[in-house]
Amino acid sequence: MSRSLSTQEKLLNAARELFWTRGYSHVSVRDIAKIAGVDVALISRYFGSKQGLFEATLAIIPVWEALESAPEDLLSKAAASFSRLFDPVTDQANPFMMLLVNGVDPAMGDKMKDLVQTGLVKPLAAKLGGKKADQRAAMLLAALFGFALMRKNFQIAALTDKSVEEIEELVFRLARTAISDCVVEQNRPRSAV
Amino acid sequence: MSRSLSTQEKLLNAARELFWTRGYSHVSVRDIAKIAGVDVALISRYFGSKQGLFEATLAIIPVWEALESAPEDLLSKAAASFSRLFDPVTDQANPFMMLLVNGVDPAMGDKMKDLVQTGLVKPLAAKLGGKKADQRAAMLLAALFGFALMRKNFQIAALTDKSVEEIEELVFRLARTAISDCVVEQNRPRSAV
DNA sequence: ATGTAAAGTCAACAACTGTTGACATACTTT
DNA sequence: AAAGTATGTCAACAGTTGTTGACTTTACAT
Repeated sequence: MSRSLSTQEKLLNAARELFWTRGYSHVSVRDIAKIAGVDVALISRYFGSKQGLFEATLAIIPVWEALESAPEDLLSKAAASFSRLFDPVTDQANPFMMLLVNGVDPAMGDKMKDLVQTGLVKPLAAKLGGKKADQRAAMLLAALFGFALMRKNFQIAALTDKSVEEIEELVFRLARTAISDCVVEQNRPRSAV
Repeated sequence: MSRSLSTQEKLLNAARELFWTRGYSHVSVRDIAKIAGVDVALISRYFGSKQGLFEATLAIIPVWEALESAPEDLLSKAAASFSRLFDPVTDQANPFMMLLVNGVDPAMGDKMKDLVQTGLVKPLAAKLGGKKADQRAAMLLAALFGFALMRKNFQIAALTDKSVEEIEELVFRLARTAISDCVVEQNRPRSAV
């Protein structure tokens, strides 16, 4: 048997669940306290402020497994995780969801930007290597985030009624283009389809 | 000389500017009234409620020019508009920005989903035609929105320090893949790069 | 000019926000 | 056992939110 959770742990769990799925501004400290089954005042006591509690949840962001895989498996892993993490109906608190729902919040200032830049773009670019690594990494993340937005948030039927395998394949293909086909030569003639 | 704007017009303009760039929940009725140079109470009088004012701004969404172009120009137009609409520093109130900043707001309910589905995915799929048109349209929009998110919101340097032409080309290539390379065949061997 | 309706002003409301301090309880250390 | 510290409880605070009603001012029709 594991010992019962401490108040700090209860608050951190509840905060992560709510902050990472609804977004910072759309969650009140009383919401968190209610979920945690704890008095509101204890948030200020243990974490200083609502902002402090939020930042405490950021301190325990797990590393993205795709970033630790071999370079040749990177795309597969990325596609796999995004197909599963952004289930259309389930509310899963994960780092990408957190970035998505807090990315537009003015209260976050540059926090989310920094997280994406130093936690995703930079290590991804390092893993990719080659020319314009930063740019290719950014485009890869754009593809992934865009997909997540359309599937999870806008719940577009064409993306929600597919099997996990199909979704995985779709994301994989888009992502592959994002990191390979992005070197720009000017004035190339274009074919639309 | 054009006559001075009516109070309703002032409110609508201010509301669109704020709602479409900051997001519904992050704008107060007093913010809007201040920008419009008008008393707060007039919002309730003329539009019923804050929600009513927001929905009034939605009633005047302009059609996306790319949707009215010839099918072979669709990608160019889409890439061009997204490269210019999502300037990293300028705050431009446009329908896509509106969808981006309000998409994660719980107060919006299914409103944004419906707008994306009926205003973008459906007409885009009709214009694209062919197999799995809905799915390809959705993936195209995913690519575009994802790019917008990375460039405008997260302000990733690799995407903000490029010229408009370069950005346009990047978006074009990603978008082209989204609508062409998305037909899934199972069990295809994968190469990462 | 007078009466009527529209337009605008102002103060207040109830609900909710994050935060604080006073108090009570429980646990640990001497 | 006593003292001290950590932990939890409760009520209240000041600020902001959307909204309302009473009031004054302006514009227009008769």
